[in-house]
Amino acid sequence: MEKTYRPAEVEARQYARWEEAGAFASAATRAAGETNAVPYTIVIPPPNVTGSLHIGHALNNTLQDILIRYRRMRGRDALWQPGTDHAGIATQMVVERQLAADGKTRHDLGRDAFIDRVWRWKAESGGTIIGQLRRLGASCDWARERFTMDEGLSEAVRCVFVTLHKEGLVYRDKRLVNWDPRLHTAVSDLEVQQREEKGKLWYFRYPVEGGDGVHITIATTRPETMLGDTAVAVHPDDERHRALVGRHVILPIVGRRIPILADPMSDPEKGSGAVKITPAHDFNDFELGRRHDLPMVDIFDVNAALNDNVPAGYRGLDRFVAREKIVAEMEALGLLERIDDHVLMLPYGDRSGVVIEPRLTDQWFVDAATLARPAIEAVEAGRIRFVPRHWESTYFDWMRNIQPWCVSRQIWWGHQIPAWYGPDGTIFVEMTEAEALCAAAKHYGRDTDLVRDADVLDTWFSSALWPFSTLGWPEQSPALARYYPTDVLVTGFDIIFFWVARMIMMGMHFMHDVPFRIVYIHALVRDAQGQKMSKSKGNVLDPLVLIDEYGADALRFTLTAFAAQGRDIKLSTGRIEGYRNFVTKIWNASRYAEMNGCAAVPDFDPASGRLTVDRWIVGALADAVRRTEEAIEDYRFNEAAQAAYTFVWHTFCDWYLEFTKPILAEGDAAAKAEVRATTAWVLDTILKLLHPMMPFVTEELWDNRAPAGRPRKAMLVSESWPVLDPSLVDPLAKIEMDWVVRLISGVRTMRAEMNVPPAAKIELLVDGALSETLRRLETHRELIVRLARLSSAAALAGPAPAEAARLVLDEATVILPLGGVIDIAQERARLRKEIGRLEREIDGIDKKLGNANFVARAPEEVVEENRERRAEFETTRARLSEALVQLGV
RNA sequence: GGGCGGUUAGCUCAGUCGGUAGAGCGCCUGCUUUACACGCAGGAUGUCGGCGGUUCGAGCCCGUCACCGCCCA
Repeated sequence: MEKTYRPAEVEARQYARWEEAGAFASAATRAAGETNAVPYTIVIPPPNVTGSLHIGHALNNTLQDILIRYRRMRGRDALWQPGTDHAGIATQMVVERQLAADGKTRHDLGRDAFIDRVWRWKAESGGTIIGQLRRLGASCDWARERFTMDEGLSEAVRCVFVTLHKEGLVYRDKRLVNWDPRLHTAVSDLEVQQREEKGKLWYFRYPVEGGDGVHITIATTRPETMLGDTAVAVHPDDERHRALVGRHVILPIVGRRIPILADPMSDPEKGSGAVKITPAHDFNDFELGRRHDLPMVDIFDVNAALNDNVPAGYRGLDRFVAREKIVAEMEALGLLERIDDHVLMLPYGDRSGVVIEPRLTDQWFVDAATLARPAIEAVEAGRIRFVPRHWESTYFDWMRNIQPWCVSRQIWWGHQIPAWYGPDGTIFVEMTEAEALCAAAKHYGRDTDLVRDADVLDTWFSSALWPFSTLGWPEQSPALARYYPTDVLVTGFDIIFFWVARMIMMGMHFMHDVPFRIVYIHALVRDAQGQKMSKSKGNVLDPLVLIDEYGADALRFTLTAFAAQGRDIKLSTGRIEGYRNFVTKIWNASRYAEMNGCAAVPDFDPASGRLTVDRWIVGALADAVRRTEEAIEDYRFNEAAQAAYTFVWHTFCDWYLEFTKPILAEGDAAAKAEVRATTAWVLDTILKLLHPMMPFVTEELWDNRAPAGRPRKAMLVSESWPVLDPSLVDPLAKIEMDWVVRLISGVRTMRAEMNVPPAAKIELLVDGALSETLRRLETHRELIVRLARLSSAAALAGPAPAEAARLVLDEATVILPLGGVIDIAQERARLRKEIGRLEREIDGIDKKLGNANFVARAPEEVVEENRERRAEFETTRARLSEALVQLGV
């Protein structure tokens, strides 16, 4: 074996072996397809087909892979359903950018040719991320990979749309939507980012009709929208403006006569207390406009430039140019009162980066409120549980205040809406054009030409169906029956609204059951300073670069070790380096085993060990396995990582391998054989234990460690999880080996404090020991001598040497005769310090025990525990005082 | 303004049922110890954010304040 593990070559090789062997295949994929195994299913949150793996994906998919590999090893029929979504706007933009390089737009190509072009792009460069997931080690059932634009999934989309329409839950309406003036499409309010910016507040005077120079002053952050004003509103309780309510103003520049009305929406504290109302271009104004039945004057075109509903001089101007012109003209008219600096929130399009314009358009909407009801109920009833629990309140909050979901997008790439329009505007929503024509013929009484709606559906509309559409729905496939509902969904909190909520709505409506039982919400990965990673900040850690540098296992284990519930992960290369070292440690432990002939023994029975040290390590491993599996099952990934890490490094490597070196060097044949077999078995079990978290190095070692000429029966990925009987934990072996550890550590500490040279072998004497202690000393003498670097270790016979260092271990006193080596004054100081510490402990306990209330009210075992601790401290203190006397106070 | 999360060693964070405060990294000291210097051994470091309450007993429960972060208006 190489001295250090080199991940790059191993990872590629082992991943290829897994795929060739079909190790990730669920029963649905395997030819036989029949199994008694209980399914365990996770659908991947489908990444964008345009995407590439970022560190958040790395975390998300590492956790899913741990769950899947663990359950697969536990004998479940594990299905990790992979795929990508078509990311309508993002993908269209990618291809449009390519066209732009040739000086073309999609309109030059036409719709069909453009769509062809997108498919071509997808075939060539789409799905990069799928390859990157493989680099991470993701054990998805790749044969089942799906894409939201696949034929089957597209049929699911059509079916859902048509069904919801027939049920009245999808409808067409003219409402205010977030309009992206660059992309020329509606976008979801979830795709709009509110950003705080410094702006201005302009105070305009609007002349009151017939008021002989009376004005009302309004304040606005968007002067250009005044061209669409249809009212001025003041608060009903505002004394300043009460007299004007019911009168009208003549809108400057435009000349329109608009009312002054009272509405509580107007905040008397803000600006002048009077606010202009533009119902066609502001969400609040829209609502107010509805309440007061105001006209809605739409003043923008698709580019958010002014249209023909404004005075001639303004037509065609961009909104921001128009703003300057309005302000200048108002000033010239003497109607600009003042300008204040003002901080405001501006809506930006996620994709386009331009300011979103609320705009009145005809769109398709889903009645989300109705669909939300059963979805809320499912979580209330506990049929879906969020982990950590507190995310349920975020979910409820949003679901209980849910708005109609605008699902139409004015782009080309996506699922074209299955709606056709007759010449009189009658809408026919059907699965196919043929069915629509048929319906039209029935409606009109004759064959009639129809025009299909040009819009496509929001990508999240198809993603919402993912947990069942990927399993074959609307067909009632065996896979659907077998794997739905899925077991757990693993995702970030930022996607609760986009995706989780909508999957639950659609799942409840169309499958009449929850899409998954658990929603595990994981942390956000931040940089070492806790800043969100972003390209513009330049603090992005690229997981592929990290994998190249440290190996996939090191990255995975780091993310796992930091994946504590409810806390973000601050990631730095230093931390990954630390866990890379852990990978190397395991590698070297394997090398050691190889060098010492520790080969797996067929049918090894871990309960058969005769040596205490073997019984001890077997029990400690059983305990570590239990803790790891409990942590994984509870989604406490950091604890799973820590339980495995501590056992492997600090129990197995630090102690067991050291304990057994003397046995391997000079033990009898039977002892050697037992230690070799036990070491091999523990190591193999460690590989299984770590496999879900670090699949590559464990598989490589599993392969490497196969005895010559006897290849493994199965790859590690397909091995069973170690099920260790709790009876393997031998409490007496644990007590005994813990004593040995304490003895050796105590001597080492003493040596370090007394500056005993590392090479110097010293004598060890034990005084006042019970026979059991002497037996332990006898049993483990060789390893104690070796690990504590002693010349001998024996019971004290005769008088104790005067010049010696002493330490108390339970009932016994350990004497290290260091005459000529130790500094007596230093030893005295050390003893005094230790005695002082003990006295403080004793004082503390005395205070408790002296409290009648404590003795009377605390549970008996707690009181007893304190008495025992006091007695122990007292014994130790007495012995150390004695030691002090021996040194001559 | 509303809601959520956080505040524990120099840093990053665990801390289960209220009963002896922990880990990793970093730091200091020593070590070519036949698996591993990506290592080994040892060590130092705490007003558990402040105040108040409940309790025999509070890092943990309750109240309150401060500060930091996030989400929604």
